[in-house]
Amino acid sequence: MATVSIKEVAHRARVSVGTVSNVLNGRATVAAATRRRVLDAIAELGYVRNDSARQLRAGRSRTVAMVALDLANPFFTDVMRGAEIAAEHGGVNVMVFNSGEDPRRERRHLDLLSQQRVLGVLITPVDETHDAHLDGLVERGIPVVLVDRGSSSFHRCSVAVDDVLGGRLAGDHLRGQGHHRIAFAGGPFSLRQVADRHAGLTAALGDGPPPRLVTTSNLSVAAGRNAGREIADLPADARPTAVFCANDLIALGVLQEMTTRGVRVPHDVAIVGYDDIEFAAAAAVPLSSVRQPREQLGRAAAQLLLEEVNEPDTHQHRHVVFRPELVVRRSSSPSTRTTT
Amino acid sequence: MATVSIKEVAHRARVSVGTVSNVLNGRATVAAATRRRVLDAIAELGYVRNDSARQLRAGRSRTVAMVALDLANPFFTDVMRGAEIAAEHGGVNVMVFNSGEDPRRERRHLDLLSQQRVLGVLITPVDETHDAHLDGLVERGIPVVLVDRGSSSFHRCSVAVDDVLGGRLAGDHLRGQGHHRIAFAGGPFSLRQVADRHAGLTAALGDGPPPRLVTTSNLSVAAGRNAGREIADLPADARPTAVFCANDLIALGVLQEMTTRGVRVPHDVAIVGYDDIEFAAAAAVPLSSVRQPREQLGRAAAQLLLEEVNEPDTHQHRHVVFRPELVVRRSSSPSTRTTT
DNA sequence: CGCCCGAAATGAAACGTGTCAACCCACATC
DNA sequence: GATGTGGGTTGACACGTTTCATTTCGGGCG
Repeated sequence: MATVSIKEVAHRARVSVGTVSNVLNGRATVAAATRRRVLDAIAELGYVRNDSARQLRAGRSRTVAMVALDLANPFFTDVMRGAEIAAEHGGVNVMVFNSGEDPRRERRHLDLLSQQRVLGVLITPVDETHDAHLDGLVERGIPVVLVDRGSSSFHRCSVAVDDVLGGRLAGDHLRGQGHHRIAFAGGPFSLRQVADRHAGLTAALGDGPPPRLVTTSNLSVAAGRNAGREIADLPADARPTAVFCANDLIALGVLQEMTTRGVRVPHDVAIVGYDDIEFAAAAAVPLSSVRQPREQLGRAAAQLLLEEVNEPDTHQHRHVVFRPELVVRRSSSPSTRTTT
Repeated sequence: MATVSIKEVAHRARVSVGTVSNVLNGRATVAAATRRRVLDAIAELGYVRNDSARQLRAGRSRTVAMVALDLANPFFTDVMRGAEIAAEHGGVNVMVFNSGEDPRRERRHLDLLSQQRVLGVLITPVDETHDAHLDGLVERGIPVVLVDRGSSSFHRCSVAVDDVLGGRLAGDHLRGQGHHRIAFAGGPFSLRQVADRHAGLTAALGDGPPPRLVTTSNLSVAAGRNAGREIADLPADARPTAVFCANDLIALGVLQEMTTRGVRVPHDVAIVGYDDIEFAAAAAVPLSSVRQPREQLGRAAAQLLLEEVNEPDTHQHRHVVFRPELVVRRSSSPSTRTTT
């Protein structure tokens, strides 16, 4: 109840508040005996520093914030873990906020963060195009790093994965397995990720027939089931022999619907997903998937942010792009044994 | 760059700082014309309130923290969503921290939170028994609500689910399906959840043979695969005809291993999981599972916290226990069609 | 003995708010 | 004209730190 301040510590240790502060901040100018007295007093009183007062004085916090698009998607929790590791390494704390794809929630969080004068913000924004709020932060001296978004802006750093390449990897693989009728399942195409992955697939197919499009309204498992139903209902001779999904959640839905309807995977239809979340390898038919370096993504984002925080003057904004990697499992390769 | 304070706003609007503060806090005593001038000045200068100063003055933050055990587990993100909804409703912000089952990380987060004088803490602690740090928070006037932990302590509220009942539901169901040789897969038993679920199953089996134990070292998919291998390798006449898993992740691992080894689910072996995470319904053989009211859990926790925050004097600590519910899908019932 | 030096400790100022008693002033009342 | 009245506004203080110029003090040196 009784909140104890530095003043009471000073009184109990029979020193001035300045000295207590010096002890707390590890300055050299305090004698060993005095330091001892102060530390004892702190322990006896159960004193805890008041962060608000520190921040007020310092003008800035020691914490960065991460605003995630959807923490229910395992992809983002992995990115988060990477960011936490890097931030921890740099001696700053991370607090996480979840926008849940709701622009108003995102807006509320950002307002709070600028009031808190956080050190910086990692964000996967809900709406990629309309980011006036982010510019507002930057104007107030709060660096922003975009995560999993190619940045159109030069006001900030960004980290992303080359999704066109990812689509191409999937396409090359499926062609190499002898597939010609290939479908793409995913949506909406307003998401850059979806459009890029589709473009990569199309490019890989070259002068062959373009992929059949099975559009979904979002990237959930339920949407994948709908897509799977649509595909399974096609007459066998028109049905694609392979499906590349914009996302592992979609792929899981497609897979489930195939199994339910007696379409064998990979014998009748091969499936390749995207993200390589943990549940991809754990599916009843282990899922081939284009792996994104999720933790590395988060780590790189946090490092860019720290760099900008520590050297605001010399800092040059950068846009880091990672290369994805195809992981082949049984869903697209009959001969493959389970490998995890 | 130039951080603008309430003083400059006051100067520009030709009023005193007190008046600006009154406008900001919506007091009635300020004339319409004056309010207008102040608001204009705020807009022109791009003024943003300094939260540190407000907190310092108020002595307390307007934010609660949630410290999750493992955000990579979909269970916790669902709980989080529930808590966010309730907190939002009560007009407080939520920030999320992830301990990742690391006691040191948890400790660091809690230290930070007490320095920040947060309004309250929702936490699923790493170690249920050793919670001196939590008592420390409570002593400093920061209410703590335990999530998904039956509380042994009377110093705080808690919300949990009746896991013994959950185990019993699963056991009754499997017996009703005519199973007699039933196994329990999960561990470690030091987790109350695991022990309770096992106890419920055992109780449901009554005077029949007790469940065969397949112990795992943790609750991940990989651990489930090991358990599944162990079960599949048993001679068919000794093999259990049903497996109740401590967790959906375990269940997914068991399921995968069964399918790989040609053991048909549910024909040869029935499976029931626990939690009913989204991926349970999406498994290639949709998984029966004991559903916990995850969002409701989070909501209740946040409500208890708000109650304690708003009425510290009259507040009585409570321990809310929810009833789980069995969701039957194909993995334990051959006749069931997929229902989501 | 006087002087100076450096190490150690001090105390006041400042950070940006919210609060609240005091004040101002126009107007109504007697 | 003196006295209220009450809506609007003010200004000083307090919150808990950190910082830094200043003070104190013991002792070495000339």
